Amino acid sequence: METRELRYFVAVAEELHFGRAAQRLGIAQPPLSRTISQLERRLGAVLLERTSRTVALTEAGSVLLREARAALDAVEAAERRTRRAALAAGGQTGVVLASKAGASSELLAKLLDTYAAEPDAAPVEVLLCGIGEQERLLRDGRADVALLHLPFDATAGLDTEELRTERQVVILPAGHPLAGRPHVQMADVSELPDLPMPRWPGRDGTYPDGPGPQARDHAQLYQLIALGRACWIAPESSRAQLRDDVVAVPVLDAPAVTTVIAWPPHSRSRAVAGLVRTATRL
Amino acid sequence: METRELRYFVAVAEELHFGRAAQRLGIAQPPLSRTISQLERRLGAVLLERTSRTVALTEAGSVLLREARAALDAVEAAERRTRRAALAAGGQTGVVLASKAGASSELLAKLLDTYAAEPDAAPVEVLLCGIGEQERLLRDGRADVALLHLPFDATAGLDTEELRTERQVVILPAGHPLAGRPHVQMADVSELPDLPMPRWPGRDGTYPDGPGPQARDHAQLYQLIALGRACWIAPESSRAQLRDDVVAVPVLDAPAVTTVIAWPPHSRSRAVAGLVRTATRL
DNA sequence: GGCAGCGATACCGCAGGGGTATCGATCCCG
DNA sequence: CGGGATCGATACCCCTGCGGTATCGCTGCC
Repeated sequence: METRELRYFVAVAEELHFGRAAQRLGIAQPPLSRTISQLERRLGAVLLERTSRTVALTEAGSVLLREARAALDAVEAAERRTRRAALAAGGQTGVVLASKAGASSELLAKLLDTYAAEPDAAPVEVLLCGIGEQERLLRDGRADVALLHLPFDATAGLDTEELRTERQVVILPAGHPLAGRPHVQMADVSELPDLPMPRWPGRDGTYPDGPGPQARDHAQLYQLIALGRACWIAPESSRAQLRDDVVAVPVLDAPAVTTVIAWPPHSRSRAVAGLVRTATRL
Repeated sequence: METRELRYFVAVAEELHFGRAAQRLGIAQPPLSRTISQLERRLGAVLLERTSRTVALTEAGSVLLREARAALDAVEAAERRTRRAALAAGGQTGVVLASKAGASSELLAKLLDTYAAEPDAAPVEVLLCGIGEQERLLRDGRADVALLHLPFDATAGLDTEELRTERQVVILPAGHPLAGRPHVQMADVSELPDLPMPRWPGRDGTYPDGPGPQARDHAQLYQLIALGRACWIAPESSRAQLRDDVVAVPVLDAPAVTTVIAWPPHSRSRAVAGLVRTATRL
């Protein structure tokens, strides 16, 4: 299979519409139809169930969609990492570290400071990203190493080292009745219909259904909380960045959050190894 | 980048010889030269340093070699898994389990028996393979799940669950002076110039240098030991399969061996999940 | 200095990828 | 119930680009 075929198939499988997929790929619709048919014939598998009005994935098609995305990520990573290795031209190459914007910021700061003080430290570029994006960035080569937070982020297929485990707090508007309590339980929080959790956009940029206001970043989130429109559960360390108009109260039975440093499994970079070593020794 | 280009590059990078690489690929040498040049131009990177007498990998080239192998494995896995999903045709698909030949055999037997007794058990095909092959089998889709042995096998990029940890024993000819001891230390074993460890062929089929006879499988290994030409360190459980003419003696300070069950990180198969669940409950 | 080995270049033929035009089926709407 | 709109498949054509052969240029070696 050629990556061209995989790209074409992924486009169709995502759009479920040959015309739109062709447009997205910048080609006409007939060659796309033909390529998919060839792919199906070569694999001996029907990938798409199509009538003249609708296109649907078969079982085999959804397997290929998942696998093709992984394979295309790997090819993209190969290209990106080779380009960067060439730029580095034998010398010390920089490292791209991905981290969720607004999370673990003092840990991140300490890590960067401590690592920079190492004798053979490489330059580190920090890539702040959205929730759940880190895995993708590592897999397609845009990042070399990332800070993840269990149990929220998936670490499947990555090598990791645990850095820190911390409790969680609920972040409430300053004047809220619960705000004065020394601690609360999950049940207390989930029984607050006036303070639902905000909804975050997924990878495709759309918001999930449900109650709760939409939020796109941490500034919006805290503003919503300060306005008494939402609450939020966050790791204890985020207390350091809180505004005066919101309050953090420990949630005793919320799952603990573990910050881990993760990197792609076949990474052979000395700089990544150094960064990981520094992080585990913090 | 197309997989054709990656395949061509890997061939040249492995052979370090355009003529042989072309032969291996079943094409003539000129198109191969051209394709590599195009790839280099497109990546903006010199991948191979070539004189008219010698070809060598550059820094960027060795990065691409590693990444390209991973990407090609992913593409191959996509193809294989799609084919198998199509054959399964919506029904329950079988599972391919890879295990080192001769290792953990009673554990494997118990796992297969117990899993087969589960209500929704899928057929399990056992793929016995050589040392260190399991990771490759999982990555390129020839196997769905594998039994690995730490610290010998690499689990990078795989999801794993620990099953069992056991001590190691040294396997000696029955009449050997150490054979009567209740236990030994590593130092005792390594000071036996008359009983070196056999050498195993690597992935490329060649034997590493060093003392010790060459062995290709367990039958040869045990025969060499029985003949008084070698000794071997193995997990305690391999005692169950020993011949009468060899003896196992615990090695107190040898590293413990952990048997783990491993599967590719994005595996969504119910059968693999069931097999893992069964294994952890044994 | 002649020769052998190897990668690069020049040139050619054709498979196949991409384009336009059009068909056939299906759904929608009046 | 018929006409139009929509969408994927098919027919056909063009031209890119892949693979082949022939040959060159360089290098190390006897």
